[in-house]
Amino acid sequence: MERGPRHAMTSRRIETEAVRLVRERGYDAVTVDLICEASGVSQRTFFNHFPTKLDAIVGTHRPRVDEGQVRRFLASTGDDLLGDLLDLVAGMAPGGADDPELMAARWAIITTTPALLQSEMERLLSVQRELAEVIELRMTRHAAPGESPDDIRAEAVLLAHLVAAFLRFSIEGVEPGGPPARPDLESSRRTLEQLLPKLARPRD
Amino acid sequence: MERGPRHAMTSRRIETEAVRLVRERGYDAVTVDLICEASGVSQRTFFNHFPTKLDAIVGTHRPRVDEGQVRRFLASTGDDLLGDLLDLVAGMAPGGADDPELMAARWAIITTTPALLQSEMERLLSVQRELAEVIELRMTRHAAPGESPDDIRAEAVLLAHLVAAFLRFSIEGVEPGGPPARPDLESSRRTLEQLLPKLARPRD
DNA sequence: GGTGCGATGTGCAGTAACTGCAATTTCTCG
DNA sequence: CGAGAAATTGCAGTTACTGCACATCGCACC
Repeated sequence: MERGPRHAMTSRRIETEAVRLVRERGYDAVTVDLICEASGVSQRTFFNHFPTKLDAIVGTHRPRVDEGQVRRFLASTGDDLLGDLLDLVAGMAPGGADDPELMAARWAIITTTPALLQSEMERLLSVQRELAEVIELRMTRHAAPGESPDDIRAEAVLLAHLVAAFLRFSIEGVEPGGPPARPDLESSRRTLEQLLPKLARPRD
Repeated sequence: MERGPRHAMTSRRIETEAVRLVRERGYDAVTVDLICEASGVSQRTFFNHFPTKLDAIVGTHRPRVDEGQVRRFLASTGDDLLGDLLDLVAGMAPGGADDPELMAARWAIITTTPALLQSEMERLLSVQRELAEVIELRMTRHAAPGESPDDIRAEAVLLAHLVAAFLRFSIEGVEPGGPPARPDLESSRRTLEQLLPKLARPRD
C-alpha cells in the first residue's frame, strides 16, 4: 500500500477532529465512532489510518535525537558527560513537523489526561534505547584500560534510564495536576543543577 | 461488600490459574474466558475479583516503602542523601506476602512479557510519589536558609524520578530480552556506584 | 473518451475486555 | 429452620479493534 497525498489529508482531518472533540468532552467521553462521524469516515477507515484511538489523539510522531547532535556528542572530549547528554536531549524534536496549533492543543490535552500523559511517557522508551546505545559508544571510547564491556553497557543503560527520568520530569512538571503547557527543559535543567551538589557523598 | 475469607480463596484460585495459563501459552493467547473456565468461575465473578485481566496475572500488590525505614531516613544526619535513599528503597517489600512460589512464577512471566513489564513499571509511580514527599520533607529540614520551598519541592520531585528510574533499571536489567528473574538491587547499586564518578563535572 | 490499475474507503461479521443490574445461590449464626 | 449478608451468576450492552471481501475513486495511458 503505497500511500499517496489523499491518505495524509484524511489522516489530518481525523486527527484534527479527534483533538477537538477530546478537548471539548474529555478523553473517555469520546468514542471512536464519534470521531468517525465528526470527520466523515467509516470506523474501518479510521483504523486504517491509526492503529489505536490513542494514536489519533496524540499523533504518530516518534521523538528522535538529531543525527548531527549525536555526532557532536560522540566527538566531544568527554570531560563533561552529563552536560553533553543534557545538550543532546535539549535538541530533541518537540514532536514532528505538524501544524504548531494542533501540537499546542495536543499538549494541553496530554498533560491533563492521565491516559495520554502515560502514553507520552512510553514514547520516551525509544529515545531511551537510542540514548543507551550512543552512551555506550562514548563510554567505550573513553574507558579506562581494565573496564569490562558488560559493566560499561550496564552503566550506559542505567544512565539512559536516568536521562529518560529527567525528560519525564520535564514533561510532567512538579504538580501532577497543572503541569507546564510544554516540556520546559530549561528550568528542569536548572533544577537538576541545584539538586546535584546536594547528592554529593562524603565518603568518596 | 464486606469481603470474607471465601472471597480471598476464590481470588487465589483465579490468580493461580491465570499465572499457570499465561506461563504455558503466553499473555495474548490467554483470554479471560479461559481463565474463568480453568478456575471454575463465571466471567462476571472474575471481574468482581479483579478490575482487569492484567491484575489477575500480576496481582494486586502495591509496593510500599517500610514505615520504619522512612523514619530512619528522615532522622538521618543528611550527609549522604543518595546513599540513604538507596538504603530506603532497598528495603522495599518485593510485592506482597503471597505464596513465594506464585511470586516467582509471576516474575518469570512479567519480565518476559512487555505488556506485563510495563504494568509493573506503572506501579512504581505510587512509590515515586511517596518518595517525593519524604524527600521533600528531609530536604526542607536540611535546607540552607535562603532556599525557596518551591525549588525544594521541584528538586524532590526530580530526585524521586531519578530513584524510580534506578528501580526500573534494577527490574528491567541490562538486556530487555533476558532480564534477571528478580530485581537485583545489589548489583544495580554497584553499577550506579561505578557510574556516578564518571558524571563528575569539571567546572564545578 | 474510455479503460484499467492501484490507492483508498466501506460493510459486515466477529472477538475480547469490561460494566450495570437484577436475580440467585451459598454461607453463617441465632 | 429461617433471616440476612456474602458471594456468585446470567444477561444484555458498550467499546476498541481485526480480517476479509467488495466498492469506489483518481489518474495515467492508449
